[in-house]
Amino acid sequence: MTGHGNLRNFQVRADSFECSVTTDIAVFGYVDGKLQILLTKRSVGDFTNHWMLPGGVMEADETLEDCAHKVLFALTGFKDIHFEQVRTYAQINRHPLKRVITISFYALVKPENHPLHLKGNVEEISWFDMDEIPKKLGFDHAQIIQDAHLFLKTNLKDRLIVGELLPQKFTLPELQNLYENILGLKLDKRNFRKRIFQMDILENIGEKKAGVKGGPMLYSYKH
Amino acid sequence: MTGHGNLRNFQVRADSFECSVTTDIAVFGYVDGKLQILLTKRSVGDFTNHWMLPGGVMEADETLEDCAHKVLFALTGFKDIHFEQVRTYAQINRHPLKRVITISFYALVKPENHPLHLKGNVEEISWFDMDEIPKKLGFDHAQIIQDAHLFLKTNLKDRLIVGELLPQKFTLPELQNLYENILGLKLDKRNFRKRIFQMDILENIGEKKAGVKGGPMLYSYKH
DNA sequence: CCAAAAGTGTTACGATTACACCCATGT
DNA sequence: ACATGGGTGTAATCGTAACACTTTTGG
Repeated sequence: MTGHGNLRNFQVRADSFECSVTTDIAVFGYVDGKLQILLTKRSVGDFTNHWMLPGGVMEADETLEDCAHKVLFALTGFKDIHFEQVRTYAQINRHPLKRVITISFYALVKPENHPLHLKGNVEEISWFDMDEIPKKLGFDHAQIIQDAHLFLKTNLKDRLIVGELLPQKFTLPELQNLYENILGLKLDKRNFRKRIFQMDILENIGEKKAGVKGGPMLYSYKH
Repeated sequence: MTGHGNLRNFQVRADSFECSVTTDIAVFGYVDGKLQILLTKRSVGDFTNHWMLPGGVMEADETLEDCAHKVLFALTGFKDIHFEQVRTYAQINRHPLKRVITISFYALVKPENHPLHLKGNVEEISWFDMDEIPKKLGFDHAQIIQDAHLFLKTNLKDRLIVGELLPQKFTLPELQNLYENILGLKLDKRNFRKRIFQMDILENIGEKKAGVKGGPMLYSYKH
């Protein structure tokens, strides 16, 4: 039991099997009262005719989070985005070129903070309403999006992770509409406000938003 | 923007960086009314003087789940265990030999179904009470255990994922004790029974367990 | 027969839901 | 002025938590 002859012992060795690692990022946005997801088409590589999530390979000196930041910046110019790890995908033939495992992340951004322009090998980039996602995506990205959206909905129940989806000053109807979009259902106005106020995370700015009937109050996050 | 000169485009290429992938499995057991975790010491490799989770490298033709099954069987003899993916760890220097990323899983087993014997390069193997885990574990396994335990507790709230931690026929006090151990708190007897009966997953065997005061009824899972 | 554990219902409380009217603003 | 959307409170319901005594069995 000790030593040689025992080549297959599952320990990591210098010559252990290796494969490439990528991160894919499901960036959710919120525009015109609709939850959206950011997709790209690439000019090179696999699935060139398919919309897909931004993603790319991890290098030797990067953590997964580093990689996600790097990739997202390179493909979209987005910076300083908060990510959360969702799940790891490792089906054997999920990538046509070679064995690749992918760790998915999700992020929430406000699209108007991040104008889209073509960078790197991105040929097209666009926001898609969640109910208008193209049928055929590259790789297993349809699955990854579905998992990330479920993760997002689950997390929204107790925490408030609205990232930067709203302007610094926003109204309660705007916030409620965002919740309704992420969760995919209608909420009662009064009950929603009760829940939010209980959390004690909003600050009443003391101003009213102009240009909107009813004169809604503006709020911001505390501190 | 098209073509060469653009070597760093984050697409997967034949020569993309690669690293080894391992799975680590947090196997929880339940014995003598205590929640436990299975740890091993290895005779070869890194951290040979440290207790650690069973784990090992993924090969080219294996999914993560395949790998977890293979590794657990090789190191412990456990077969046909149900796993759930928990999280992926990819800190750069988490493995002393080389860059390794690890996907963790958890499983629940009944230790008496799985007698421990030394297999593979396992030098020692033992169950540890959750509050008696050695301080210094190999790699980042303390973190992995903590995350897996939290995951387990969270999942227990709505679902019933007791795996095979109890005998086929068990009493409600036994089930309650298991819950209390996983969650780390005391539960009210009557409220617990209400919740369990509402789930409608237990079948009253119609026998009483002998050798126990009070003559508790035996139950099994439906179908 | 005594000690120890099993079994069993009801009440109180808090959280969630349902629901309707008046007020402020833009046009 | 009027149409549109914003703002507000209360009652009913449901789920959860608190609680004590009787029954069964082993020793």
